[in-house]
Amino acid sequence: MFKSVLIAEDHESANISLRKTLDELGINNTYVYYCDDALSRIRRAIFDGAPYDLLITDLYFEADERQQQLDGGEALIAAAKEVQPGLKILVFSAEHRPAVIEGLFRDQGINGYVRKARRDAQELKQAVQSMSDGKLHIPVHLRQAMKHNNAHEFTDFDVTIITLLSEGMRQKDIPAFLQQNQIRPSGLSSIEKRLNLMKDTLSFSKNEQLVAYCKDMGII
Amino acid sequence: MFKSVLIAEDHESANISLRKTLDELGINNTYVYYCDDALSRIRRAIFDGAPYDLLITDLYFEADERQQQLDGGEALIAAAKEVQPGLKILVFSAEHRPAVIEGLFRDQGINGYVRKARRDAQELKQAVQSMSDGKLHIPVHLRQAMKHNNAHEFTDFDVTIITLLSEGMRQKDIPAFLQQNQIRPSGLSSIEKRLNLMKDTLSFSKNEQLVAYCKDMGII
DNA sequence: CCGGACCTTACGGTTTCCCGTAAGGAAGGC
DNA sequence: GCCTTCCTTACGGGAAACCGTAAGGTCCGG
Repeated sequence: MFKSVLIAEDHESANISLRKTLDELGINNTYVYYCDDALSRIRRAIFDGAPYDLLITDLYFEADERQQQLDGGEALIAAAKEVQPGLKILVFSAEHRPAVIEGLFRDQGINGYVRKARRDAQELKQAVQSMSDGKLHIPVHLRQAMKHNNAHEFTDFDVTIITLLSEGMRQKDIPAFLQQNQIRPSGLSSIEKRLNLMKDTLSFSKNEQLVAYCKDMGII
Repeated sequence: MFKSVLIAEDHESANISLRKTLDELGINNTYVYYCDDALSRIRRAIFDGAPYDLLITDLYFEADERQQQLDGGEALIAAAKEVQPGLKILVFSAEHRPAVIEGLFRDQGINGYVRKARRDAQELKQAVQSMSDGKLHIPVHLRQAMKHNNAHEFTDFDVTIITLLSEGMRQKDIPAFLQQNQIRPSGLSSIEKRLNLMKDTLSFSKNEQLVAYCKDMGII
């Protein structure tokens, strides 16, 4: 079982629960409310010759008056992996979009994910348990979602276009913008084609629908 | 101070923190994970002659295999007010859109709101304290948002139009729809005029911006 | 009853968007 | 090298949205 765990979570109430859960498992834990503090603690622990075994972190940290270098969970994970490549990572967040969670496992190499949901405290215990045995903890709903996933996979390009539209840029002005920012493709037809593809797969007929959908899904 | 409090919160971890917070205040508390259970408890407590003083509830409850009558916090609040009009209500949720929170105070008559955020546990204690003195607990960020509110006042008509657009209806098809539903005015020009007014006051140029804005504000 | 203020609606010209077709270009197999 | 395939881009006709103007209605006060 893990010897010492670091908790990075800005919501006080969630932080409290994490501590309580770890206490009940008899695991030594430290907690912080800011990403930057988490990284300092990790550095310090290595320096002291007693590095952490596991980092439990949220994904989204709210900005406040304290200026931060790391702007969220992903940045923290990347930085932590840099100073301590072997550190195991468990993400605890309300994020539910399969694409985002998959990306964490694939690109960031996290070892587990627990979604803030109905039985999250119980699931946390299981996750910590199995992760201490070297396993990955992948949420069940993700395995299911990966199967019957008939929704559109939004690429960065898609998100860019829809964001621009939602900010008031005219479709015909987008090519110029894309060229200036070295984004390819940049042709007006490509934009139209992409918008059509998105509307087609989601059976929408207007851009307004796309914007509404993306807002609802947290894509933009 | 409150004698007995009911907690309705589906996320186990949040539920645990709420209990802990109330315990620290020395307040008797009961907890449930489902809206329907909350309503039964309230009914039962009245029947037993020991009604609750306060209901702390989340807004959004996730559906699972258990079929529920009440589909979320707002439904629970409405039902609870019906069986026990004097029951005080504190909403504890991650919802941050001013329009939604204002609506809860205005239409549902809730007595307090605490947002799941950085110092939420501390704020909960303050909220429970001041609500037991009969005060309302309105989050600070909401007061600010309500003040420098130079934005457009959305009428029902505005909301209807934008909703239709966000559902994919063509502008030119809206007049027919409005006539069928006896909504006046219904002329295409009136719709254009109204859209222009909204875009003008918000300095927007495209409908997509309006849709995005209304989604962010919780207007649609 | 009349006239004015205001709102609603109708109409036409211009711009933008939509959509199908076809030409141009890059990557990969034979 | 050449061909196929796939992606990107350009173009043009038609539909929708945009915008200004003017006509028609309604509600009031005089």
